[in-house]
Amino acid sequence: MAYTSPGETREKIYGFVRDRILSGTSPTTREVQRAFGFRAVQSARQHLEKLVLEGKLAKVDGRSRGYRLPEFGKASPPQLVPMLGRVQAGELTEAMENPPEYIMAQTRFEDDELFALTVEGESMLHAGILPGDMVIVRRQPTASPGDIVVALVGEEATVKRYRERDGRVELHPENDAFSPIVPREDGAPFSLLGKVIEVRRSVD
Amino acid sequence: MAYTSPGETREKIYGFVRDRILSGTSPTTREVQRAFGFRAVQSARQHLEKLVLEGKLAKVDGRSRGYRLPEFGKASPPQLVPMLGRVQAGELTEAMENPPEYIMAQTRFEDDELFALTVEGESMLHAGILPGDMVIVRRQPTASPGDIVVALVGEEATVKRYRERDGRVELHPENDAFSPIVPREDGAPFSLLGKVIEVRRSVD
DNA sequence: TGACATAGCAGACAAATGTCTGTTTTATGA
DNA sequence: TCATAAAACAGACATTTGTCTGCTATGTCA
Repeated sequence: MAYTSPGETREKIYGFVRDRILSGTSPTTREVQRAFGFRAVQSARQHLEKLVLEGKLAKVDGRSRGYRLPEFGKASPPQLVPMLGRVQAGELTEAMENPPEYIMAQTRFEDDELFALTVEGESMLHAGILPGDMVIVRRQPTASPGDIVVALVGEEATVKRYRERDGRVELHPENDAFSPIVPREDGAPFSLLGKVIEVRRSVD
Repeated sequence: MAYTSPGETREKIYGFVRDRILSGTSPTTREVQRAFGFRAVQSARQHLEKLVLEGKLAKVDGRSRGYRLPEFGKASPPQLVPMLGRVQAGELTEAMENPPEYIMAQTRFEDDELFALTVEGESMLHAGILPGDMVIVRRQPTASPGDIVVALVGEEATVKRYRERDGRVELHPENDAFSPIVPREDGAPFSLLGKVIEVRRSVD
């Protein structure tokens, strides 16, 4: 390969490796060699190692395809969250076993604690949750006042804000056109499925 | 390793490989072997190859770490979107080159068309976009009426709904406490950065 | 021009990794 | 209980890949 001015080839190599990592597979030393037409492996390796020294790449020594993007050390790893269509009594666990689809998320919770579902109705409009929005939920049997939760009231899952009043649970909509639900009083079977930890909306 | 009923270990191996791929690196045959305590490489390899036959995994023959997730052929593959802090005039392209952080998304657009930023202010409250929300934006120089866009007005990036009136561009807030921006009239330098394609909110 | 740092080359070795053939053990169902 | 398929093991070989030592070529700058 022709000799280039200092740092020039290195920049290109960095771009190449970065793109390869982003598209799913870190390249091997020899893949870099071939991509740039080097006649010696060491030429590629030299650049790669210097990129590591510069902090622009990270590396797992000895392992194949060991070059990484250093930013990923800090960020939380991606998780697959099962997306459930409708949620009905008792179905939750089994529905999570064989979900039709997954979405990708990054949270600080365990994989198996999470599920996602689509919001129906406008009862949480003023909390910025619109019909069609997707909510990512962490399964938990209790909640703190102020949390937005998913609860099973009767046969249907519903998204509401969790409150307590005189020791009783209340599920508040955030839309004046709707009324709070007071489970015990209403006599409807009630169970808390979990707490909403993320809201997503596609607008394209 | 103890013998398990047919398909049982295979399921676990599938989960393991899937998680590894999603977190950035496809495992080697021997990494699977060690992870499951197999005393022979072939035990792991056997399962992996069958997963390929079943269509649950894809594979690049001969290459190291060659196992892939086939679903991503149909569904949109995960993308890394650079998250920009503040956006100012001219900085967009260079800011995308060296972003401090990435988030993962699945869209139908190209990687390099996308960026993400955090919303400040309450001007889009009634569109369900709250302060602190993250918006994923597709870079594009034009928009259609009704689109939610990110535009550079003066020195600051702002999220508004795009309208046209008498051939003039108008940027409408969705909050009665704010007034529309009419770029030409206001005399402020104006440029359209792109269109909001997704809104995300963390509430944990 | 000449010293120096960087770029690039040659060739090799060792470890990691993909792959293969054949055998043994266990679960499953007729 | 017996046949069959699946699971697991043993041991090996070939290729890929990471790594190393020593060398040559070129750009940069005083």
